[in-house]
Amino acid sequence: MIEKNYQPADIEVRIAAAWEAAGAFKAGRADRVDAEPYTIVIPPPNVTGSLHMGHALNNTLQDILCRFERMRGRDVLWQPGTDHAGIATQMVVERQLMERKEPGRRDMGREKFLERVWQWKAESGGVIVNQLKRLGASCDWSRERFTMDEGLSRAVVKVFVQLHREGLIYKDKRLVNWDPKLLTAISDLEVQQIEVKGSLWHLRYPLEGKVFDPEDPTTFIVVATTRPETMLGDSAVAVNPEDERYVALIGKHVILPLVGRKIPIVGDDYSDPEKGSGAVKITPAHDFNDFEVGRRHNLPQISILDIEGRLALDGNEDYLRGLPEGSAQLVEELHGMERFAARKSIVARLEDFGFLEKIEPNTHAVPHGDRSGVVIEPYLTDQWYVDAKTMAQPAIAAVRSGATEFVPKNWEKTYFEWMDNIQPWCISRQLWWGHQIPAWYGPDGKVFVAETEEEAVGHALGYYVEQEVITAEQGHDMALDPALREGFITRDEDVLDTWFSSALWPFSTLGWPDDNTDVERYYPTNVLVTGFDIIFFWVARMMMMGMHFMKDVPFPTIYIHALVRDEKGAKMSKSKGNVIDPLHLIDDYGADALRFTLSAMAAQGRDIKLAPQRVEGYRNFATKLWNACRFAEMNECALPADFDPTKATEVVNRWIAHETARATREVTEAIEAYRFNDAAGAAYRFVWNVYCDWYLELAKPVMMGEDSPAKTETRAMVAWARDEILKLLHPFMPFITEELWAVTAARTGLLALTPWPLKSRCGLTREQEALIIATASSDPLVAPIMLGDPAVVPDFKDDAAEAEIGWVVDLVTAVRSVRAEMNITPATLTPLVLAGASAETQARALRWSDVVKRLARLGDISFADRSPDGAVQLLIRGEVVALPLKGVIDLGAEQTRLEKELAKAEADIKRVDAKLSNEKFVANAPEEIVEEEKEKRAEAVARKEKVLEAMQRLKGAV
RNA sequence: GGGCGCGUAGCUCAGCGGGAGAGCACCUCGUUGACAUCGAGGGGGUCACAGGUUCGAUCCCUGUCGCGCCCA
Repeated sequence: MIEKNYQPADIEVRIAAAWEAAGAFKAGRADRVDAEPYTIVIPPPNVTGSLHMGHALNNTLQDILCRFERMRGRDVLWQPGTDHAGIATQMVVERQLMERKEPGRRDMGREKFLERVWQWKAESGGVIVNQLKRLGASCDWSRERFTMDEGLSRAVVKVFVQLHREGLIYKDKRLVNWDPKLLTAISDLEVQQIEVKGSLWHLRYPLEGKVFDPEDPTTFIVVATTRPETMLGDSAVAVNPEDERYVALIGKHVILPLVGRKIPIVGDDYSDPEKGSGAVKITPAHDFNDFEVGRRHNLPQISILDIEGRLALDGNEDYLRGLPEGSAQLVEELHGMERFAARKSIVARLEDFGFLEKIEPNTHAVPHGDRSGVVIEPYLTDQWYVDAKTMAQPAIAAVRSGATEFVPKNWEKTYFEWMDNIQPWCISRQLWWGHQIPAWYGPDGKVFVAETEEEAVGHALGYYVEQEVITAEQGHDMALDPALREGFITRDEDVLDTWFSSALWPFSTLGWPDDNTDVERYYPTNVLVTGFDIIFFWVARMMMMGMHFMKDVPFPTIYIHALVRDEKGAKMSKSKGNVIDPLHLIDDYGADALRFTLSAMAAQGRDIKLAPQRVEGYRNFATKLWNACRFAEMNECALPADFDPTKATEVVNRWIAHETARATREVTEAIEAYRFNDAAGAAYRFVWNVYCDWYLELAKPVMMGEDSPAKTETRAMVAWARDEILKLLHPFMPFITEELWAVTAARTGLLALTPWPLKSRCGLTREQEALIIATASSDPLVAPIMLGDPAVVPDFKDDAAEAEIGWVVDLVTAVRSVRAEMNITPATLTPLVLAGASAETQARALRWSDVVKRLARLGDISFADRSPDGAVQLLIRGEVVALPLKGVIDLGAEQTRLEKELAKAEADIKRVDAKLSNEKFVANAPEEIVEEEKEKRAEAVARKEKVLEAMQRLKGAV
C-alpha cells in the first residue's frame, strides 16, 4: 500500500537501512564472483570535511555509474574512504585545543598531540561519511579506508623507500614556498597568486668608488623592487647586457645602502630593460628568479629571515660576512622585526639617507598560502623532492596514446600543459600529522632510508662501525637499546605531503602491497570522476604512481565534471555567504530531488549554476512518479509472472512498450557516454510527458470499464512500464524508486540488484539501423542486440501503434487548443465531425472515441463527407476534423485564428520555395534533404487550401 | 602575457550544418474518478557583434566586444 503523500525523509532512512542489511553494495558478492568487475575509487574527502555541493555532484555522478553497472550485472566496487588532510586536520585540532584553553601543540609534544588527533578523528572524523550515505552513495562501506590507516601507511613507506632507492626521491637545499604562519614548506600547487595593489620602490645603490650624491645620477644606480626589506640579503645588482644605459657598469660594484656590503653588478637576461629602472636587485635567498640568477653568477645566498618571517640578523654569518665596522647598530635595531614592519622601517631609513628615489603604485601577483592565507616566503631549506619530471613521462605517454582518456577531451590540453612543465614536487612538510618520512640521520647528517627503524638503524650502525666512528661493540649495544642510540641516530621529523598518499589511492586501498588479490581483480579501475580543480594535485600524481608501481594506468577514463556555483555564477565561499548546503536541500526536498537536479544540470564542459528552485521542480517530479504509482495501485495493476509485453495486442499497450524501449535506449546510451543531463532529461520526459500525460490517460477508459481481456492486458502493461520506469530512474533517484519497488508488488529482491532493461531497436534512426546492419557482418553479435533480435532482447518496435497514438495525441491537442482560444468552458461538450475521413481514420476514431471524448471534452463524434457550415476546421495528419460550433464560437476570434494559420502556411511555402527555386540547392544538397523540402511544401500547400476553405465556410456561417 | 571556456526566451540552461528547445517565472482557464508538489492552453528570442566558408550557419572559420576560470 502506497502512502498518500510522498515523504522523502521517512523513506530515505528506511531504504538506507534495507540496503545496508542486504549488503547490497558489497563488492565480490557471491552472486557476482563470475561477473566482470566495475571499479571506481572515490576521491577521498578530507576527514575534516563536511558535504558541500561539489561533493554532492561528484558522488551523485559516481553513484549513477555504480548503480547503473550494478544493475547491468557487474561486480561493482565503489571504494570509499577519507583523506587525513595533513594541514587541515592539524589546524582543526589545534583550534580545538585553543578553544578549550588546553596546552598548545608544542607544549604538548608530538606524541601526545598525535594521540589527540586520532581521538578527534575517532569522534568527529565520520561526519562526511554519514553525509555521503545520506546522499545515497552506494559505496562498499565495509571497505572504507583512511590514508593513515596501517595498510595505506605501509604502501606509503614502501613507495617512498623504493623511489628513494631509484633516485626518484631526493633531498635538496633550494628555495621552497615557506608558510611563515604554519611553519612548513608547501608545494607550488598550494600557493595561490593573488593580485595585490602594492608599490614599486626605486632605490639608489651607490657605485663603489664614488661619493654618493642623491642629486648626481652618475654616483649611483637605481634598482626597482616590490620587496625593499629583502635588500638586506642582496648579493648583486643585475642589468641586461643589451641595455646600453648600464652595459659599462657590468663588472663594477655597488655598496649596499644601510648595510655597506660590496656587491657586484652582473649582466643577465633576467633583467628586463622595460621594467622598472631596468636594473634589478638580486636576493638569491628570497626570490625564485633571483635564486636562478645567483646560481648563474655564483652569488652567495644570504637568508635574512627566520621561519616566522622575522628579520634574523644577529649571529647570521651569511649576513655579517664582509660587513664594515659599525654594522652592529643596524643589526641590533632590526633583528627580530616582523617582515612587514621591517619593510616600513627600512624604507624610512633609506629615505632618510636619500636612497629612495620614488615610489610607484604597482599591482602585482603575490603568493599566498591556500590554507593559511598569509604571504608565502621563498625560503632556503632542505626538503625532500620527487623527481616529477621523470615520473611524468609514462603518465604523459599514457594519455597521448589514449590508454587514458579525459572526458571532455579538452582537459587533456590542461594536463599536458602542466605535465610538460612540471617542477620537482616538494613532498616534505614540517607538520606532525601525516606519514613521517622513513629517513634516519647519523651524527654527520648522513641519511639512511628504510622501511623500518630496525633496518635503517642496522644500516646506519654498520656504516659507522665501518667508518670507525663507533666500535662494533657500541654498535651492537645501540642496536639493542634505543635509549643508547638517542642523539646518535635520529629520525627525520617531517611528514609527507597529504597528496603523496592519495596518489597511491587506486591501489593502496585494494590491499597493495600486503595482499594483491583485489589489486588483480579491481585494478585498473574503470573511471575516475572528479573536478578539474584537482587534476594537478591528484589526477596527475595518481597517473605517475600508477604507471610506476602498477605498470598500468589507474583508470582508462577520467570524467571531469563542472564546478557548482551559485545561481549567479559566483564560486561558493563562506566569506561571500553564498554557500548552498546540500544537506539543507536534502532536508527540504529529499536526496533524490537533489541528485536528479545535479544530474540534469551536469552538461559536459559547463559549470553548474544552481538555483534551489530547480531542486523544488525535481521534487515535484518525484511526487509525480509517486502519484502515478498510486494510480496504478488503485487500479489493481499488477504484473503477472507470465506476462510478455511483446505479445500485447492493444494498440496503446504496444505503443507504450515501444516508447519505453525508446526511453531505455536513450537513458542507457546517455549514461554510457557520461551524458548525465541527457540521461536525466530523457527519463524525465518519458515519465512525465509520455507515461503520465498520455499513457495513463489513454488507459483510463479501459481500466474504468468492464472486465475484459483488454483491461487485463492494460493493467499488466501499466505495471510493466512502471517497473521499467523504476529501473531507469533508480541510478538517479535511488530512494524513492527502491521504496516504490518494494511497495508496488511482492518482490524477490532489491531494485538496486535488479537487472537493467536491455536496449532494443526502438529509438534508432534509419541511419543508425543501416549502420548497424552494415557493421553486423564483421561482428555478428552486435546486430541482434542493437536491433532488438527477439532471440536476444524483446523487440518492441511498432511504427503502426506509434502512428495511431500519434493521431490521437494530435487530435486531442488540437481540439484543446481551439477550445482554449475560443474560450469554451470545460463544461461545454462540443461535437466533432470527421469530414471525408479515410476508412483507417474512421476506425481509429471509433476505437478511441471514449478517450478522445474525455480528454478533449467532446460530445458526439460523427462522420460526414464535408464539414458543416460555420464549423471550426482543424487539420489532423492531413485530414479535416470539424468542430461545429455555430452559436458557441466567437466568429471574430475564429477568423483571427485562421488568418494566423494562413500566414504561417504561406510563410512556410515561401521559405521552402526560396530553397527549391535555388538551382544550387537542388544540385548540391543531399537528395533526402531536397525530398524533405518538397514534402514540406506539399504539406504546407494542403494546409493553406484547408484554411482557405475554412475561411469560406466561416463566411457562409455569418 | 599564455591557455581553456562562455555569451541562445525575464532567469537557469540544452541544442551545435538543413523548419529555434526545456525547466522555472509570467498570462488565461480549470474542484474532468493518481497528482493543485496538479491539469489544459498561451505570450515571449535579428541564437553578443562583424566578416568569411557553404546551395544553406545559432551551429564551422577569422576578427571584435563582454564575462568567467586556470597558469605565468
